[in-house]
Amino acid sequence: MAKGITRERIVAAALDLLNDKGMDALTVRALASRLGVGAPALYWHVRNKQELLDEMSTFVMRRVIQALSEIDPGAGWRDAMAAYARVLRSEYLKHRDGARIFSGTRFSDPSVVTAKDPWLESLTGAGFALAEADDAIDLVTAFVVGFVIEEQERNRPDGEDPERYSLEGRDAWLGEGADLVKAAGHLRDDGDQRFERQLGVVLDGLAARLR
Amino acid sequence: MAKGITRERIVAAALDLLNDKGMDALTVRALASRLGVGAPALYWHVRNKQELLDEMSTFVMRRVIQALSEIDPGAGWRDAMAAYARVLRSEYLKHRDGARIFSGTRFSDPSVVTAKDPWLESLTGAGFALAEADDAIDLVTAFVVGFVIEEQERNRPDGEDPERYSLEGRDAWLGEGADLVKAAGHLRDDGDQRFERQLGVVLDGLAARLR
DNA sequence: ACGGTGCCTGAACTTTGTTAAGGTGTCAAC
DNA sequence: GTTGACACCTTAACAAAGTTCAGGCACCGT
Repeated sequence: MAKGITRERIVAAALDLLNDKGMDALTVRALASRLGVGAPALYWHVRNKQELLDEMSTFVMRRVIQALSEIDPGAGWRDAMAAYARVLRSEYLKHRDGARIFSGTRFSDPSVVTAKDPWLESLTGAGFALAEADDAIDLVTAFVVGFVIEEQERNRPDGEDPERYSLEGRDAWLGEGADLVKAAGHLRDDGDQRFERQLGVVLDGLAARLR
Repeated sequence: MAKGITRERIVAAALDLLNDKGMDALTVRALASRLGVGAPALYWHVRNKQELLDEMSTFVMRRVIQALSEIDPGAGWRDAMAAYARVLRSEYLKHRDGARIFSGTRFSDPSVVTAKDPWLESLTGAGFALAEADDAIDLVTAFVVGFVIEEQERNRPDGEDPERYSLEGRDAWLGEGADLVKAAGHLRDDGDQRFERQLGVVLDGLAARLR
């Protein structure tokens, strides 16, 4: 492992480690060893572990807003919001437990917040009041966060009861009754499709605010 | 502290401790001391800390479904879903970081899942297809989870930069430009009102699926 | 009186985040 | 060319966390 530790390399390695082994294995020692240094070496570049986690969050969010700035052009507000939702989901999905870990964290970088500005402009330009536009962004964000948290929880590799997530096993586990729950479980399709459908519902609700 | 530890008393004390001191202070030793016993005593009633956390989750979710069963009667689907959303949010809000901690967790109790059944029945009765009804419940759940995660994050008492959440401090922190972001920040009102408004948008989106 | 079982204590082990103190290199100044 | 000074890393160590192990006290039926 090439020496020469830097703040960015630490963050990148931390995200790698998170994906490989999960949140519990993201320990200071393991991270340092992956970088070829001793554990205390990290404390030269980072105040403490919390600051590391914050830095990881802002790194992920920076990638989100960069991906957004590449799509932004004044497409209709609906396409723009859909693109925002898809980007946010896909960035969360890139890291294990990404939504739970990276959502709702405090950012150390104001640019992550000011990036909302062009979106507010686009929405108000489309006819939304400023407060409505603010609500719209928050609502779509909340939906994505909640959706992906559920999604990533279901796909966790360590589950002790994998058969509870197979259809037959689940039906048995549920016991008697609850026929509609079971039937709905059998109808359940791909995560991408469910996301698109539910996103469509949200956007329809927003569209209803325009008249 | 009266002796006589039981699984339920442990869970209740753990939830109390979580509210008092936060997640980081929810340590096995502190919990045991609050119950008037030594730390290893807990391991007689609970396999490990993870099982404790799971038990806390199912306890909270059981309270949710009990609160729901008291409201359930066949009011219109829209009122029913709104009531569901409000109950879920209020139960999450009862515990510090409740949404992040208790959302998307695996349940050890099938009744938490089968409780969806009457809701699916109500929705399909109102004209939704079964898959749409399933989507509707998931969507509302995802929205509440995402909303409350943001809400509780903002209200955290330990923030190092409290001025960033006061209006003037925030404006300064944001720097130049981003006028719409700042203006929207000044318009921002009470959490309850924002919740009701955004919930209304979601329900409007669902209503659009009926025609 | 006596063994057994349920519930708890005391001491100890391991792993975690974190700090203290001290090395090694490089580079500028005298 | 020696001397600092600074940047960056090491080794040793500590405190607190989860967890385990062996034993002890009390009650219960025989």
